Amino acid sequence: MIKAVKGTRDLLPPSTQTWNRVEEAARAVFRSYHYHEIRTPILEETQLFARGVGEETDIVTKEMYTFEDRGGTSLTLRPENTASVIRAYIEHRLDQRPGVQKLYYIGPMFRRERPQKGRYRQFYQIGAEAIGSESPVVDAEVIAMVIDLLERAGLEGFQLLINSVGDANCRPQYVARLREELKPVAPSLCGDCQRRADTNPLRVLDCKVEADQAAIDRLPTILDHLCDPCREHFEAVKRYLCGLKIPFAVRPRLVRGLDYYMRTTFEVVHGSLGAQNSVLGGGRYDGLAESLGSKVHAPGIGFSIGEDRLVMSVEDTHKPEPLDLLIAPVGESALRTSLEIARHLRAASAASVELAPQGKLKRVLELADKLGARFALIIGDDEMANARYGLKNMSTGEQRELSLEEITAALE
RNA sequence: GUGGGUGUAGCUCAGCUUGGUAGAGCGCUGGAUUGUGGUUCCAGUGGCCGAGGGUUCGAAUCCCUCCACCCACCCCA
Repeated sequence: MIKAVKGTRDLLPPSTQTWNRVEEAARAVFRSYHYHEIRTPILEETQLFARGVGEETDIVTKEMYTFEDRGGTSLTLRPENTASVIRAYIEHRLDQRPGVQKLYYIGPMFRRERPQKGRYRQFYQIGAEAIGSESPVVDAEVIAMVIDLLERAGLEGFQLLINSVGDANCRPQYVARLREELKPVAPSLCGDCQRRADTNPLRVLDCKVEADQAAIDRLPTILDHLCDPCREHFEAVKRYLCGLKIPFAVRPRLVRGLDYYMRTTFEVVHGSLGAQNSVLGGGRYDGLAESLGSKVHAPGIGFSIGEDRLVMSVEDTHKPEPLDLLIAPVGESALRTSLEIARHLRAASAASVELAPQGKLKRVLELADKLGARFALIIGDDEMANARYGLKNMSTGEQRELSLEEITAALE
């Protein structure tokens, strides 16, 4: 038997209703902030991610679906969408358009990781980018938007974490300092941390091993080493968020796994998601365009929501979408009329109408019950002769002989 | 890439310790006489017991190997 490939899955009804509800909520919020949709290809040249996301990141070194095209170019299934959006921004000279470019996207991403709860090889992201401004006001507004989105989607009990990771000016100095401070304590830390202390000191801050926490708490934090412009930027973002009454927690140890982030970074976490408790991540990436070869400066900030995780945590008990009307033709001769009436009613009302193509009346009414239909419409020889059809209310059992006009009215 | 757990009917699972070639509930199909559902009753459908090998007269059950899925590490959304 052929099955869905590892880490991918079929989204079936009624769960797809939740997905659609979440996406509709997202589009409504994006619309209210005047963001517009962008759709970029799922396939890009490998170079785009290597340079955009970072040559040394885990995503690029071991998680990408990369293959050689028949023409010989190396292509990659997108592991994230920000690099593509910036590529499109540069390629189509969106910097020439008026104002800050506000773009959103919804779609699948691909990373070849070991699947687990809330983590899939094909997963969906809902994200947005505001490109063309360095102002901290934009940071605050992007964060406000994502909070509105989560609430509109029905998520409760989440927590917003923010931090600043500095810029090309102050971060390297901080990392050097961190490396120094780690040297004496590293041997007493866990195995992972000993390795990270050398390869990627920032990640030590992310360590969850209980025994290491005391030592890690004594390490210098990035926030104490921000350069003046970065510190002012961060202070402004926090001020704006307070003004908006958006609760947040500063997490000086919050570091992101993609190289392009600078200054503001943020994350939203939610319990009951298992180990993958991060619903969304985002941040500012003022140097990304240049590292992709752009001559124009294109500072920006964005986020991406893990849609699979969001859906998982707002998913209520799936009830199938109820059916408004099931038509039950009695006898062969009623089939044609039923087909015509079904189409007429769909056009004349907003109701969902289904036609039972076969079965005894008893079975069809049983089906109506199982489908949760509000009404059943019985069409047989007598009904056709009188042009009045039996509309049965499935919850009360009451049945009346009505004309098509009366039926249409009853369905509203 | 590393660890742990689980694989028996469409779904949720029992049976495995103490080997005797398969069970429940739900679902699905049909019946309780003609064109009227929900409840009830009856019947039916349905499984190469994840795959392969070994031990044995005999394996879902014991042993070995492999595979798949889930969870966790790592990393991230």
